[in-house]
Amino acid sequence: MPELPEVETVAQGVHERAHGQRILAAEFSRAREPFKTDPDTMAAVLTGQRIARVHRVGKHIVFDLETPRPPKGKAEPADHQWIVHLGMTGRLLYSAASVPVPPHTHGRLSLSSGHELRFVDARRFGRMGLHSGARAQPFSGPGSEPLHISPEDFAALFRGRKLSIKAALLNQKLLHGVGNIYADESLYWAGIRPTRIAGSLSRERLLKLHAALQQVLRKAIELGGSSVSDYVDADGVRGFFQLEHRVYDRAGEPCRACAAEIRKMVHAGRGTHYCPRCQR
DNA sequence: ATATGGCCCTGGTTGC
DNA sequence: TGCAACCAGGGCCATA
Repeated sequence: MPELPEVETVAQGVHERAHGQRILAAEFSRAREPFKTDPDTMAAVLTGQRIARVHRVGKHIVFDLETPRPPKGKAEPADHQWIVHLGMTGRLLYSAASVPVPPHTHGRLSLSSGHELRFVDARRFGRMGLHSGARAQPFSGPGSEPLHISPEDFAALFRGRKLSIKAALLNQKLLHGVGNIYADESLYWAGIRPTRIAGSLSRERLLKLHAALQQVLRKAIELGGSSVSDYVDADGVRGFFQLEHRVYDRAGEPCRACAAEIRKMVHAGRGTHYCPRCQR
């Protein structure tokens, strides 16, 4: 499932390949509603735009667009950004037009290089849409960036909260980009039981969690993300961070630090993995 | 306002 | 072996 490191990897890959290119045509399937914006409107707005930059905000992939000006072809920043959320199984693939279109392809952008950018999503949890008014107010996502937030601001997010620390980490309005894998992994490194009430954690423990989370996310980005089920980057390549997991998807296996059996339970509506000895 | 739980969706896995 | 039930979970929505 794409979380911050996976989305970062995809965004970087798409940026390297697609930035500077013009969108010659856009086509979206009309089936159901994987859209925040009407598909016809979205296709009409995207067609003719230049992709200035592709980057990540939380779990969203953000395309900064430019409108080419007729006279000398000079571009100016467009008032729209194109936002893609991969959901659970979404893929954004940069493919030669000759490569067969995979099943469950809901969107296709034809680029000036002759390649296509394809949005493929079997489970349909992904979303696409336009963010308008971007010149005045660029898309900023629902919460704070885990990699940019200061330790003190991070600790302050949880003060007085009565929900569990795991549920708080998953809440995108507090911190965006953290999903189930990196919530479990960062809590392991910080030695915190996922069920602990967020507001009951000391400042010191929260500072430790801040450091653990940033370390885990950075390492995961370095390794191209975690491929647990079917995540792949823009070239269809899997990541390697799943090999570094300490608790996620390791129920019944020994803790790498203390050899206790890793446990799994359902908490905050998600499979939750922890070491009963290392995490208190 | 804050917190919780159900639902969407379908491929892969499990179990009879 | 074959098939059905079950499981995965991000974000949104209704509810308490």
